[in-house]
Amino acid sequence: MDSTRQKLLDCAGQLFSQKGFEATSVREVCQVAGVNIAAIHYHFGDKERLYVECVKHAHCRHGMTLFDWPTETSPGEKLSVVVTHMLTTMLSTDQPEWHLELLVRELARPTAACRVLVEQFISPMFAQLLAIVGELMPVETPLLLRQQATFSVVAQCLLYRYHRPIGQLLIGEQQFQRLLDVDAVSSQIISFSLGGIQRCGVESFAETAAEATS
Amino acid sequence: MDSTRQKLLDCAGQLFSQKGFEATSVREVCQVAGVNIAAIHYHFGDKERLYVECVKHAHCRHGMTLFDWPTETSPGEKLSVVVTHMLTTMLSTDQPEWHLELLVRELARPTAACRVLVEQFISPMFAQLLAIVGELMPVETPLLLRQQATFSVVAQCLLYRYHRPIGQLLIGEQQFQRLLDVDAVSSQIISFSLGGIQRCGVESFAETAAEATS
DNA sequence: GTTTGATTCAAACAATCGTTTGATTCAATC
DNA sequence: GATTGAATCAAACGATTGTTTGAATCAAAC
Repeated sequence: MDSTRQKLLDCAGQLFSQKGFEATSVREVCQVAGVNIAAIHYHFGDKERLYVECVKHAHCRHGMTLFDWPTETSPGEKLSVVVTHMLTTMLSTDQPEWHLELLVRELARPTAACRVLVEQFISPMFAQLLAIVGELMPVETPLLLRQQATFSVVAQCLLYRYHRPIGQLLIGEQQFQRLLDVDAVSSQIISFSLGGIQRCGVESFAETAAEATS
Repeated sequence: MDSTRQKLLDCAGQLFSQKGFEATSVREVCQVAGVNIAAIHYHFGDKERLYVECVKHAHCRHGMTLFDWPTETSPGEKLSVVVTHMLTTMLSTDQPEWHLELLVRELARPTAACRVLVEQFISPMFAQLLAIVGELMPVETPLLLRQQATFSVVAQCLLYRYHRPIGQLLIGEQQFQRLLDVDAVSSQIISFSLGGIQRCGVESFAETAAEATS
């Protein structure tokens, strides 16, 4: 039974997500986990490799869902489902919350664990969303514009996870609490994104048309 | 001449912005600044108060511009100017870059210095943008919807500062480099935002109209 | 029962951390 | 020139850091 290793991953992940890598001491981790200090060296080698394993362990639980759409699903519906799903994840207060919190921390200040995280966690989600956004724009829209529009959609979802404390200070705790309702905020983001994507697509089309006739 | 204090603020701010509070040692700060270790205790008391002073010192240089619009300036023009100004700040690679980087770090993981930072740095900018967004929506649009739309605009600007390394890994360094052009990315964000704001306003209007007639 | 290899343990490792001390330097004031 | 107080200095403070050691413990295989 490898319960020592598991206990270390759980406790270390939680502490890393709360205090960050530097501010977390291996002694505290082992004390909370109820294991000997040397267990980290034995099971993981050193503190940094323990951290990387925590990130991997956390991202496994939060693998982005890749949807399998029924035929005839409109791009608008797809966007709606994906955005709602992202926001549900972002605003989730379920336990254990530290999984996502650790990923967010890692993505904000990337360390060695970032590359594998992007490849396995972010990239599939981005590709899925890029395809949907592409369906909502004219077919000849340049790749760069589709990527930009996709970033604009993702950015809105990330804001409520990254800048929660700022938002509270900005518009008041009571008002901000109303923004943490998934349905309300997702419907707003979907409307905003649909309008934005459409506008960008139209202007892109106008530009290419103007270039063609000039 | 209080140059020791100034050298400490500059060097400490730069190191704090690069490595964070925990990972920066006072010995390294003093070595880079070329001053004695005890100077920190003498001039600031301890490491934490040095950090807070660095944040204050950084935010003074980056006070958000509050524009004084000529009469007859259209809301669209205002939005365009403000977004471009925000992106110019966010994407700036000028020296000393550490001022903004330190603020960004503080806003991502708020410490004691956060509250004053929001009040003096973020709040005026948000209020300015909220007013402009309000002009672009029907007058009876609820405050919450206007705040949400404002968040959506800000979110797009913040993405390119916060998630630069992620973006590079996502779409490739070469492609991402094209996204760091202020003109290109700001025109896209402006289009996206105008489309999004309009759509949100229309739907809000439709809802209130439906409620009124039901 | 002995052996083997994996695991856990208390203890100490050397290094670095933030902080403090007390003497020293220096320019300004009387 | 003596005095004063601010500023700087080398040196050491105690505490904590991540890491390592070598013996002790344990269950399974022979």
